[in-house]
Amino acid sequence: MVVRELSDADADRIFHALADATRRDIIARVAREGLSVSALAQHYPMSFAAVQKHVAVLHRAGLVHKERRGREQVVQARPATLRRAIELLEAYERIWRQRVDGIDRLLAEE
Amino acid sequence: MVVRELSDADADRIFHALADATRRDIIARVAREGLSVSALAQHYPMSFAAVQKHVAVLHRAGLVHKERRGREQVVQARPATLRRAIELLEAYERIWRQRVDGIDRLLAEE
DNA sequence: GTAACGTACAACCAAATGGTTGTACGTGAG
DNA sequence: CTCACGTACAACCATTTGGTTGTACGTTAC
Repeated sequence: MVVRELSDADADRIFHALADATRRDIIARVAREGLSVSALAQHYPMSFAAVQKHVAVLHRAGLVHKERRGREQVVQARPATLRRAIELLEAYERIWRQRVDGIDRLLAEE
Repeated sequence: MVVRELSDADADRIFHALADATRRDIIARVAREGLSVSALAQHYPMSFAAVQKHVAVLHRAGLVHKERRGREQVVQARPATLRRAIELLEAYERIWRQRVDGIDRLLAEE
């Protein structure tokens, strides 16, 4: 995923990727250090293929990056995408804050 | 949803709720001002029942709050929940930053 | 060279999702 | 009072999701 402006589809993919505890845990693990898919798989009570699918979801969302190293595929975090998601949520928060500020200003003017 | 500490299930619900463009748009609209479900429904190319379901998803996630007013049900934003989601993502970001800081410090010590 | 390892991917399945229509019910306007 | 409005919810359907197993293939260790 190219990370310029967040399209609706991009946001869909990012939030959907975050909406699963296993995937959030994968993000936390690879944020510390890059890990191979099989190394990741050892931590979860599911098949290798299932973990591989979770990584694929994170990859499609642009939250991780895969880099071949020998016969392993090292999964690494892409914090820039996470930042985009945070900024999007903060934009919604700002809309709400504007409204409250508007009310406050209105009250102050009385 | 009570907003103390965010359980995995809470985070699942919140991010799942955010993973849909219609629901994100509903959040933006009700952030400006409370709106009845039918008022919301007019803006989307789908049935009233479909919009009602989207609102229910947002409600279960704690992102909106419903308040009966006469025969209408006014949907309002609950920014505190949004804030929790942002903080959760920032926690992941911090983990990554720690690692980078660690590397920086290591390089600086050489 | 060969066997084991790490990965990729297809096929399959149950459950959840996102939409529909139809029915029922309380409330407020006229 | 009555009827239209706003809501709630069940039943249904197609698609997606999250898991499984099985097969195939490149790479590395020995």
